[in-house]
Amino acid sequence: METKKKILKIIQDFIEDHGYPPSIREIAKKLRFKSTKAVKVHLDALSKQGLIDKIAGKARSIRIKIKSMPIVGRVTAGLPELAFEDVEGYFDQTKWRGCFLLRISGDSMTGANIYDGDMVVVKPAKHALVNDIVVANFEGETTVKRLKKIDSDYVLKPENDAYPLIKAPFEIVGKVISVIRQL
Amino acid sequence: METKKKILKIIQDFIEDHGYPPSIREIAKKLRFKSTKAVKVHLDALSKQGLIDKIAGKARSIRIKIKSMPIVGRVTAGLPELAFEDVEGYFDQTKWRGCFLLRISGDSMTGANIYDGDMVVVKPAKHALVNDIVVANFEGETTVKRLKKIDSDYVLKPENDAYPLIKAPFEIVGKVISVIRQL
DNA sequence: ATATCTGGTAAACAAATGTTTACCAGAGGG
DNA sequence: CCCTCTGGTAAACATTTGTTTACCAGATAT
Repeated sequence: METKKKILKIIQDFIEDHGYPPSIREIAKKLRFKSTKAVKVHLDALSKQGLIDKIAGKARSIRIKIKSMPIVGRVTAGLPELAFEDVEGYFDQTKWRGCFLLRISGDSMTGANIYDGDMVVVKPAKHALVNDIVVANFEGETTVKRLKKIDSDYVLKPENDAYPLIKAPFEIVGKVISVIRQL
Repeated sequence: METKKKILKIIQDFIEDHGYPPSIREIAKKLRFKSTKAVKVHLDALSKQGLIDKIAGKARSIRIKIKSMPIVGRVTAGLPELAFEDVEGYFDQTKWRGCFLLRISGDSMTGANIYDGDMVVVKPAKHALVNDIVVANFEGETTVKRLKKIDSDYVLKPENDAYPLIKAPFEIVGKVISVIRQL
């Protein structure tokens, strides 16, 4: 593998392992280089290419731009590496900043393809728009429903005909922005 | 807010903003402290409490343990902050290391609650176990199916009766470990 | 009042880390 | 052969950053 690619991989792995970026000397060590100079040259090149961000003089200030998972539509297995044919973009976890995960129990939202045991990503909010799927507290219970408006009253609508509409007073806690299921 | 809480928040925000942890002096600056000593004392305390990890002497080596999203079963909105009543744990994104996201097109896996437009998290692998949901290449197409065995032959089974079993030769590209849907 | 504890300032110090300069050995091209 | 380019070594240097020591002002208890 080419040295620049190696360096990118070393940085990425280091960040995932340690939670902070490597120093130049640490990168050099992994490459079994005996001087830091060569690494710095590569780093400057990578920075100029825009593949990494780094702030001159600051310790451990390397940031990798494309750190997240690629989103693809097709993939071919040309071993030993796979090639991503249609990269739509990269997964942006920033959207989940400040969010929490709520474990779903029950089948009251199966109509929206949210099932028992799934997790939903919730962005805390006191208000939401009609037709948003929201997390609300109602009679001491935390529940996930779709927000609707009947006449001038807001109601919570399950996406399952076996469950009734909730008209009683409730308090919106957040808005569901994603669904995650672990297999 | 108490100083320790403030420091935790500063660290967390800084990491999210910059991609690497703050130095002690940067934390002190945000707190408008004129000396680094007080920050260090707090940091050592936080470390002893186990709320952060840091490696003595190393620059910018602070790591926050609970950096990821909490997984909860219930939540009460005692404003202005919400309280997580039943924290089951914290979302472990490590599992997704080395993975990529594949956009699902078609409805051949609706029986497994995977729908058109969903994304699946794929861990690259050339082999998988029976009953795993796998990503495979088959006649030039990338497809997601459940791996089955009939007699001594491996086959790909759609989770939708409208689609046929695939017995023709295929190549496994990876294993589906999670499903993500953005709303 | 006196003692003591807490949480900060001020400043020096030491280690880690980025940066720079000088050099060199091998690969290719003329 | 000689030149030059590439990509590395070696070593010094400068800055950032963590650590430590000395001190102090206000709150609180004796």
